[in-house]
Amino acid sequence: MSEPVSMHRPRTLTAPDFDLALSLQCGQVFHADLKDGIWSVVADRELFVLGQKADRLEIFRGAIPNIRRYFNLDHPMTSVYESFPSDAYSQAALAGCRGMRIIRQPLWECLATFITSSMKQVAHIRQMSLTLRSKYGQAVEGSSVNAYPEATRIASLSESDLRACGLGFRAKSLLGTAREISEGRVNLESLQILPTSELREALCCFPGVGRKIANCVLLFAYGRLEAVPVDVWIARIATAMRRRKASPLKLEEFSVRRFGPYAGYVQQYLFHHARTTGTLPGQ
DNA sequence: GACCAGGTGCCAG
DNA sequence: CTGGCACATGGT
Repeated sequence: MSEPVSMHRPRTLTAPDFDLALSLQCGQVFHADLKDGIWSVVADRELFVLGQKADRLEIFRGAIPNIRRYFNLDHPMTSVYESFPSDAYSQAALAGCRGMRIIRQPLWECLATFITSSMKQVAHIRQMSLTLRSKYGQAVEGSSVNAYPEATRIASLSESDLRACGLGFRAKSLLGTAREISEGRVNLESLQILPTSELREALCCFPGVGRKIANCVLLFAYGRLEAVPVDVWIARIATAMRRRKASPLKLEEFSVRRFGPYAGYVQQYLFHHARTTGTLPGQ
């Protein structure tokens, strides 16, 4: 056995307005692993092993350009924060979550993971992700967590194989989407050039992908920072802000108007703040 | 056991 | 357009 990678002297990177732990724990990715204060997270087939002390990011493993890209370290956080709404609740979310970044996830693993997310709690999504990875994903050197299984790998499985990973009724959707991609009917990379509304439409063509999950993929993988996924929490928050009920689409339109050019960022801060504090606007 | 979870698809009115 | 319902699973 060789010594743990964290024993080696890390490279360092200055990362202001960045909170590594918060970014990995706020419900964007579900497979990150914390051990002795050091985070491990796999993106595609690369392992990042990272620690943080104040503004200094310690890199034990992983290529720096890929880490910068994955954690979107170039996002203009000053402008993002200036764009936050001025109401007390949004400002409390900002104060409580400062440093949280929208991560740029690989397209397929983001799409697939969020297909499995519907009507599941964060802890369950993590379980399914880890099971799929360990059973069907490729090993990544030095990592206890495997890569997410390729679309072609998932497409080679049966629905009952996927149900055995705890997917329930989502198995059919994940399988159907994996097949469309492995057959080459859609190329996720080549959709990048589409404007957001057309990209959303294209994503909604996959089985199991509706507006909410499409918006998650737009925000967490395609970097469309204006996209607002309306889940049960955002619905509660937006409803409380508007003081009346409305359809998810209306609440999304309200959020995009109210939250501004970085609405997806605001949404993520509100989501995490509500979930961890259990409070809603006006309470 | 009831209740709920980062919803979607389909159906009726 | 809207509301209602089925769809699996696991944790409080």
